[in-house]
Amino acid sequence: MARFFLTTAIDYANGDPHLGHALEKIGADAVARYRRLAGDDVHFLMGMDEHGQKVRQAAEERGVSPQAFVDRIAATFEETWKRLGISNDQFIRTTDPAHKRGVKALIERIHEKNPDDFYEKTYEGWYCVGCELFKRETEIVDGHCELHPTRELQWTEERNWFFRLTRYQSFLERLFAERPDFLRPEARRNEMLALLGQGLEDISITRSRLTWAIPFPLKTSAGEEQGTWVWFDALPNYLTATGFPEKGYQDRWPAQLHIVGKDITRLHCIVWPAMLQAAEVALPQQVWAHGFMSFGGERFSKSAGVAFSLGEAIDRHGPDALRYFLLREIPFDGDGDFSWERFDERYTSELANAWGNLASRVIAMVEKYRDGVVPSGDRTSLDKADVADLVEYHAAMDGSRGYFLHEGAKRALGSVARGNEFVQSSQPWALAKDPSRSSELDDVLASLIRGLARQCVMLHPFVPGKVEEVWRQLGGPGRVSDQRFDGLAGLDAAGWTVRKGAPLFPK
RNA sequence: CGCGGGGUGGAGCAGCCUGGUAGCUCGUCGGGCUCAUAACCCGAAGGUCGCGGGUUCAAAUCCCGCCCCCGCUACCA
Repeated sequence: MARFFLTTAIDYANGDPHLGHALEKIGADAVARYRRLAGDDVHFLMGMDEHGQKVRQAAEERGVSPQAFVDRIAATFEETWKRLGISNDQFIRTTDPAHKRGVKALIERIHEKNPDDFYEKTYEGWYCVGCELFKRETEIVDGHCELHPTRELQWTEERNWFFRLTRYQSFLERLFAERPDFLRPEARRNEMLALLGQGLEDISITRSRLTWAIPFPLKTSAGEEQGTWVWFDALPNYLTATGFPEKGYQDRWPAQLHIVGKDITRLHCIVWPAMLQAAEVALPQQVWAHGFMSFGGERFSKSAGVAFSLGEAIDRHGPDALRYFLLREIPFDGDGDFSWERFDERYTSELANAWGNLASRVIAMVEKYRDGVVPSGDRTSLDKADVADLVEYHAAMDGSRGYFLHEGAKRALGSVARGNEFVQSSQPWALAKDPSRSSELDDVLASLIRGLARQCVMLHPFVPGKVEEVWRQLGGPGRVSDQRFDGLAGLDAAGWTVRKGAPLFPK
């Protein structure tokens, strides 16, 4: 049984979850569920990034402590993921004591193995008291912070710890050359190669004013204890989640797959590998960078994101419908657009009319013509075509070429369309009127039920709740989540007792 | 400036790497079926594949140039 340790980016705890967060988690969940059906020993990690000045500020504005603030946010996120059927095995928070210990240990280990990798340097720049942050040139308008135009920027110097990222330039170049699939898709990899080509710079990894943070284990030469830069705190969550540095962490580490947004690939593919290498800890196997979702062509994150809540999207047709739509509509290797019209369209035509109705009509016929008991019947052209199509389904889902989840969903729906065509061409209602063609009818009905059962398994990563409903109506043994792809080609439904329920996808 | 993605019938996309009948979904129009959530099945209309040039027997597909749209540009999470 292959171990498969899968992670998503941990979300920053300064606001409620939105559709953009959901896209990544749902995608990762589909991968996790797929791997479980493939028989892998999956461990699926998600979590929250809870330190940083913005969190402290947000807490202050609400008059609560930072910890109370992130506790509330984390609870909201966890509830949301539960509601969406996300099957993570672990939920890490960077304020967990074990995580803090792990980060400290990792930094100390880097210091011990490569003492030269940390050094002090004076950082200087325009500091905005309003934001309590150094501002870059692009954030400065007419000599003032774009967010606080009434405040004067202050030219400020501070001594910080730096990480000698430049020392890992050639290491990273080798990494990308020797492991072409370390970062995928290809387009994202090319971006990193271009970035490496420009040459790296060392990065400052502590802040003197950062109070809501993990204290950096090394004091400055002036004796000051500074806060650890948020990413140097956040990235190690994948490692600390395994129990690092305690014995046994290697049972789980290294991760097989980090799923992240395309905006943070450089952190995961440049900074993170350099940190691990500096600490002489194994590197993750692969990073997958998914794209972004826009809303009606607009950028999603802030302005449009607040236009409606994630809850609203879930309420519209239920959690499974939202999962299905996002996975089917937005290519997991690129960008896509969300719109209510498309959502409704796919819900109605693909889930309700195509799949829900296929289940409904097939189950009704078994009840009507065979008293609800699935007959045993020979394999038909339907079984053969489905099994052939499974190869394509796996190719899209198993990551061998990438995680093209939208393609996988498409294949599953292909099987559904084939089922509807098969009903039409074989005309069971005509067969039922002719007693001499009884065994032909058996073949058709048995084949259609097998098709529905296969669809349940193929669609499990997308609509995990609904497939169980269909499975129950089919009278299948156990649960869909207990099935394995291995058994799919030889699946036999003879003897199952079907029972029609309420419409699966009401309109 | 640089980097990345994109411009294909009314809408949204695939095809382009590995040149050779332009495919899919929705919508429109016509037909069929009656098992089913008025769902399902079949057929038809509809495209100078952003613009110009080149290579080739042949280009949406390769090469060059141009126009337009979107995103990124790093220690802001």
